[in-house]
Amino acid sequence: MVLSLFGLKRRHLFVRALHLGKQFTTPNAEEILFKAICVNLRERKWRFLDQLSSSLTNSVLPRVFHEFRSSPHVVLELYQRVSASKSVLDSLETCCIVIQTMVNCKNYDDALFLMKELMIRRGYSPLEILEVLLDTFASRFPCDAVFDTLVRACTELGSSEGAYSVIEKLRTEGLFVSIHAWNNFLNHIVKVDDDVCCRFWFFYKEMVSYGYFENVYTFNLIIYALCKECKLLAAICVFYKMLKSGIVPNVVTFNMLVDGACRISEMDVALKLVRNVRIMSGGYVVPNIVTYNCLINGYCKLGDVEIGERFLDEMIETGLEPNVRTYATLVDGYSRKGMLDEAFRVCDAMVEKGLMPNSVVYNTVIHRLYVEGDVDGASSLLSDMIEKYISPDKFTHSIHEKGLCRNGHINEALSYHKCIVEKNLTEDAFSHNILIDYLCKSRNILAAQQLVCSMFVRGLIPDIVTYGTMIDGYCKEGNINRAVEVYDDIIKVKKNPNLVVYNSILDGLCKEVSVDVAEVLVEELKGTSLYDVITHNTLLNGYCISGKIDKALDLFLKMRKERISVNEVTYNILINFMCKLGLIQHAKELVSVMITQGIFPDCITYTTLVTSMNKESSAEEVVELHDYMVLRGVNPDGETYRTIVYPRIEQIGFGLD
DNA sequence: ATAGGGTTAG
Repeated sequence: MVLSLFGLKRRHLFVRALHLGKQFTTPNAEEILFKAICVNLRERKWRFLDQLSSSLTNSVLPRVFHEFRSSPHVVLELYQRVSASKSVLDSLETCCIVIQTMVNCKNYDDALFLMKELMIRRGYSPLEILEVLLDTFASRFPCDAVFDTLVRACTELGSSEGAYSVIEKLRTEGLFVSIHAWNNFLNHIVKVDDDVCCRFWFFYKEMVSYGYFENVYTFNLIIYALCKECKLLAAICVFYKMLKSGIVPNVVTFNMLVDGACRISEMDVALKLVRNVRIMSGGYVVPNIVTYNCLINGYCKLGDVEIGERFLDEMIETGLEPNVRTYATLVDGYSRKGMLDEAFRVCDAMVEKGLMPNSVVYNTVIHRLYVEGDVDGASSLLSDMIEKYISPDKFTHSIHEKGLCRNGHINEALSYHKCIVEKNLTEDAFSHNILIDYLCKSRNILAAQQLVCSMFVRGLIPDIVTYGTMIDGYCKEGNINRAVEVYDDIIKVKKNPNLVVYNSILDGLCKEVSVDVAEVLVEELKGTSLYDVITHNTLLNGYCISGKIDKALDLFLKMRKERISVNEVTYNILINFMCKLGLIQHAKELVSVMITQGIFPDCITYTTLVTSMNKESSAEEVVELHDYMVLRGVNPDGETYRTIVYPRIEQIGFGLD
């Protein structure tokens, strides 16, 4: 009797609440609504609740979620029913309860999604979210997974600062930060770091200083970072250290080492690793698709595509199914060598295996067609791609723009770019950089400058390449002052000037200021071990153009003696210099020298020699030189051949009849 | 988790 009375009363309240719904503004009315919902929820009367959902106010909902925060099923069911009509995101606390519940049920994907929504759409900072998570649950759910998830949400949104702020806050509050959270953070850092993983090592040391022990994932990250820095031996040492401390390496560990070896062209090491994976891991690890793809990529990048393809066969023999990446790598390998017929053959093989070429495959081939000057072929392949519903991506756009530029259609490239920008399809600075470069090269630095400004307007942040390209543009224009101003900008925005930037400035100094000043810069760079063959070539060229014969020869000998690599450009600079001095015989001798050193003359060598010889030699001598170069595998520069060599051939009478 | 395609220097 008492029970039924109670039920009656409750029902009465419920109906009232339903009628008055949202209009209730007095605390009392809200109280009734709240209680009505709670009662129905406890009895899992979802149908009543669905009717009520339109009456749920923003202040009631959080209270309900709070009330049921210990009943995951209720929270999730309520969330699903309610989120259709109301935004749970409106209340940070509600959202945190849902997130926590999802994490407890190991539903990390949805928890991640909600966290990201809170940050992107509601503008909450990671710390604000953390604060509420801690307030609501600290005592009830000692669950680190929710903090791990928050760190992950930050890194997936690209916010290193956010991720670190969470870790830092937890630590200063005396709360536990899991190794997973650290690994996730470090993983993000190592990927955004430059070639030298400064920040990664900094934070890794911090983690170790708190007494953490590395797990497999951490060790893999360390190996990855070392490989990225091209320190293969150090990476292998870490591998042994890992074994010593009883951590069992997995296939990812090996793949990182294999890839690291391939990227520095240490194919022997890579192969040894692959052949010994089983033994080195105590029979635990066997190569997988990724292993083979790394190996194939290594050979392809060295130009040994045929060897790469043999590994495709081996992989199939061992029962591993190649994937699109495998074929895409081979297509790229053949394309780079200019063997498009072979590239298409691989595409066919891929289709036969039931794999569809994706945008990467198309991009690769389109790029090559543009390089070969086949604008029509490239654009028809682009149409084919769109017809097959393979959407062009940011690579396609860049390749298309660059392809148009390099074939002399700068205006078309600019209007295509405009189109892409208007559709908001530009994600990074890449395509801008390409056009900026071409504008600079076509002496239109003002337009290049405007393009940089438009990036800021669009919210695109110029990267180091943008700055480097502008610096080079100003240097080539002879405006060293502006170049230095851009350099100062790089420092201001806390970016790292790289070697390319320094080499550009160096060239500018040689040409516009003095080679003596350039010399000082080179000394400074060598002091920080930041120099390469281009640095030396640029200085060598500087000596040559300012007529410092002694210094030029000195540097050349030093480069050979100190085993600083000497390449075909080095010889081209010297050959050009000899020609300018009228010492064509010396220049020709240099060609033999370079060949004996295993360095092959290119079309620049050809043009340099042919052009200067043309001035003072007979037609026979010019043609003889042409034959000499062609026999040594040089592809003559078409323009030079047409304007200089061919007329001479005709002159002698060997022309086509 | 690890593997494939586009930019800057002589």
